[in-house]
Amino acid sequence: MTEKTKKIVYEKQAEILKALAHPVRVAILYFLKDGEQCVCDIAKYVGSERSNVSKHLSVLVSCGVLDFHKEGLNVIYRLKARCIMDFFECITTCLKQQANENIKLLKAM
Amino acid sequence: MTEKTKKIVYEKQAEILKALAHPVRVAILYFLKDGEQCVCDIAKYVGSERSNVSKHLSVLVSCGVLDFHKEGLNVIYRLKARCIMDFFECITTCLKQQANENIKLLKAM
DNA sequence: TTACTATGTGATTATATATTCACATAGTAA
DNA sequence: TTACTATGTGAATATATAATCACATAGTAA
Repeated sequence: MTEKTKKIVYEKQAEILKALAHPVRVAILYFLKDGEQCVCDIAKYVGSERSNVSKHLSVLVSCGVLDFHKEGLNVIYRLKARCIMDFFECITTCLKQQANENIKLLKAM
Repeated sequence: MTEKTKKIVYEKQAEILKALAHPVRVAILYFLKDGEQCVCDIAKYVGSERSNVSKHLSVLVSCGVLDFHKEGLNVIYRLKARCIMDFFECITTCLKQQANENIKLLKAM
């Protein structure tokens, strides 16, 4: 890979990460992991304003991790890139490791 | 998990994602994947100002994915949470899938 | 000591992101 | 048609993040 190609790859990856990097969007992904849902139920689940949730959803759609279809009045969103959920497991592992280190530190005090 | 706990977990996860979500920081992680490095070499690799790189490094340290030690004048940074690199593989998969879809679309036009 | 090097940091500015509200649209149902 | 519901969007604002520069610190070496 040339330097230029590498740079583009890093940018693309950062873009996807940025699209995931918001508590509301993380919540949306966890909610959709168990099946598709309409905006109104998503908004209830994440406990945020509906129009705000709409915007978060469009961020996730445009980075390609969600897609949607319409059913009457409702718009149904679905997790498209299921592999995304693998990284949440990975982050959870990291968080647990960090927590364990903190416990060790506390005990050593 | 209570609603409140869930909310905290989503926030923690978003925090780590946010810490990773910058092209310079992605580049740093890829560079450190093959071994620890001093700030000056990291700055050369990512092609960004040294003081700026310092700040990006501190973001990665405070979210727990890097650590560092001093050797004389140099400060050596090291990838601590190796599992982080797994998600880059995962994102790469997503990006490839997206690229393939685009190719299909183009062919179908 | 002085001069040099690698690094970190604070202040400023620039840029990007998130939130809210009011409104537009589009399907439904009477 | 009218009224209703679910959703998206633009403008305004608030907030967070990044980049740059000048300077501080701390180790090294003469």
